[in-house]
Amino acid sequence: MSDVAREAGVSLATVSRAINEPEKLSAETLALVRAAVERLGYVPNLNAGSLASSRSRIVAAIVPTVSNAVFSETVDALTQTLARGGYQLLLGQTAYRGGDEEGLVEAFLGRRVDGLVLTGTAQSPSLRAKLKRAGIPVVQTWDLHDKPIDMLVGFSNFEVGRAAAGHLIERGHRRLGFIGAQEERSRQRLEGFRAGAAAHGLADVEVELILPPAHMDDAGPRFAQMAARCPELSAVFCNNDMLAAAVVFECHQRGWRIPGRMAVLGLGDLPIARAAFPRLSTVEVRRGQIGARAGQMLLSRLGGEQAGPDIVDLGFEVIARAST
Amino acid sequence: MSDVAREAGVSLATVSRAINEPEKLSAETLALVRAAVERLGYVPNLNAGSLASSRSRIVAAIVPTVSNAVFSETVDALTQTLARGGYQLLLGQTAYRGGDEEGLVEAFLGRRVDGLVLTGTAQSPSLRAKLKRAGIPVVQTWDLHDKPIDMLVGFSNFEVGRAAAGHLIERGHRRLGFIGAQEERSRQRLEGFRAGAAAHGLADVEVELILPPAHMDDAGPRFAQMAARCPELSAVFCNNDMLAAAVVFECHQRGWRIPGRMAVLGLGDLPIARAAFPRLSTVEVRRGQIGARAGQMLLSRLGGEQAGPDIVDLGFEVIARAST
DNA sequence: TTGAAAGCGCTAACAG
DNA sequence: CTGTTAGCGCTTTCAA
Repeated sequence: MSDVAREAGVSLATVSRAINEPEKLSAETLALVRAAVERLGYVPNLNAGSLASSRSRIVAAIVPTVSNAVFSETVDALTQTLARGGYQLLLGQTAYRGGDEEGLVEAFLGRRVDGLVLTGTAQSPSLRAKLKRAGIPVVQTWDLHDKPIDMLVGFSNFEVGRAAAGHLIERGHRRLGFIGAQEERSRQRLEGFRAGAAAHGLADVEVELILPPAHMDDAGPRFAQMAARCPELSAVFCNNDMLAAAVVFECHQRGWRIPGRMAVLGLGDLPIARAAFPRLSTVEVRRGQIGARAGQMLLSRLGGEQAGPDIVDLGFEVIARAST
Repeated sequence: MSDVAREAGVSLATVSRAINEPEKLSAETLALVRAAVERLGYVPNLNAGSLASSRSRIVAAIVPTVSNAVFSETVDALTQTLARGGYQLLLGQTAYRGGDEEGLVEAFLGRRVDGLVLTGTAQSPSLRAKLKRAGIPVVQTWDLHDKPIDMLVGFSNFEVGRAAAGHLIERGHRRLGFIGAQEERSRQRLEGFRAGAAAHGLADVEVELILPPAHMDDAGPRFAQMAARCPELSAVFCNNDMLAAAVVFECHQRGWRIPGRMAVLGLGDLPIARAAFPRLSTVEVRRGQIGARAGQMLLSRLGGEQAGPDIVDLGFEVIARAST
């Protein structure tokens, strides 16, 4: 930077201003500095800037895995929203190992990230405390909680489960199945699903919980087990559209009519839901919006605007298409 | 840090060593410092460390989008590999706008990232030059090139296309279709696909190119158009398994037998290929390995090991299952 | 094995 | 509108 200053015949501060607050310089000086920057191929060291200003313009996000279509879109939207605000995204993955989260947070805090996006609300008390102490904006996502660490954007997984059960029961089904992952949010949807079934006096639901990461090719065999165990089963709620599509394929293979012999309800409204045949009924959960909204909340907080609402319930919607 | 030093009754340098090179301290001093760190809840500022040492322990990756299952797994593997080596991943997305890449690179270079992973090999000469000047390890991925900027891990998209055509022709198909995205790598596969068809004296292939991001629900309608245009069409090569699955669904809807009436070949060997019915034949391209390998190459270069091979051709394999 | 001192490259008051 | 002057919190010779 001092090279540029010398080349342009101005002070260090002026060069800094030319880069960060160009409106505060006269047109001539600005041009002078810009020319020098160009000539020297100068690339400002943002690291040094961060240190001096204690703003890193980096936000970190932690998700189970970006390989799951459901989270990848959240990360996609988040990255884009942040990029528009001049922020960059540091990515952390827990691979569904809850214990890994704390280590990642620590590392990110060490980097002095300006904000943090977490998946879920199951953080340990010690982690919660650490985060509060850090004093940076934090957004928890993909779930609800009455006492968020700081901000929250999500929806009620329990209610999703209940609504799913309601939708299936409304259509006359009495024996319901649930295929999900052994993971916090899936478990809450299961609770809601069970509650919904119980409220209508149905027998307990059939359950298959897949060890995460729940790959699509696990779902068919699990569904087969479930169907063998319970011949009266006439409807399944799958915890994402990928798993649901796998069940649809399994039904095709068996020659089972959908929804005649088996109704299939998905989650997420992924593109596959509109591409499948029959078109998948699904619970839409606005996974992209979660990322976009989290990004906006962070940006406005970092931009010093007065806080909007700290808890955003994005809700969800049961979309009835052809598979139920 | 000076608080810790005071608390432990040692110098700044000693605290620094306790954190970065504990083996160079006596057991007692080390214990002393660690206790102080614990008591004060001290979190070292890695940013300051980066500035002083000019090593950031951050690697950046640029992909079109992480929403595409094909890249998400590369990013997943890369993140994990880097994490094991103590590095973190800064994520950039171009949304398939080639022009965005240069801006992202600039921003990342400004952060003084220790390494960079790029998707594809279509970087402009000016960007190539900039990257070489930066003097950091760079890995280009998902394609081949005889003069990589620095390192490369990929496979030949042209050959993938040719092999796909060969596979289909071998099975007796004479009128072939290609469904892909309007994007560099897809286009190369198309060239290979055409070359393969031409080599066997076939008529030119039917082509549908979808504007990226190519969502799964675009594929069905495109396939329908293609089939209407060319009734003799008996096989399609889809540029990823998601699109292929959409075509499979479309065939189910029409009551077309697969592969009797229409053969469908995918790309990627995503979980959906094993979950679909019929099981999808596909071109496996080791998308996870691309990330893992890129990460390893970076780590070993950053660890000062002498360079292994700088160009890694991971190859590919046509996996014949039931859909062709 | 430990400490002192000099930066790393930038930002941010404060003056002028 | 521009320049001066201190640091930001660490790492890293070099000495002791």
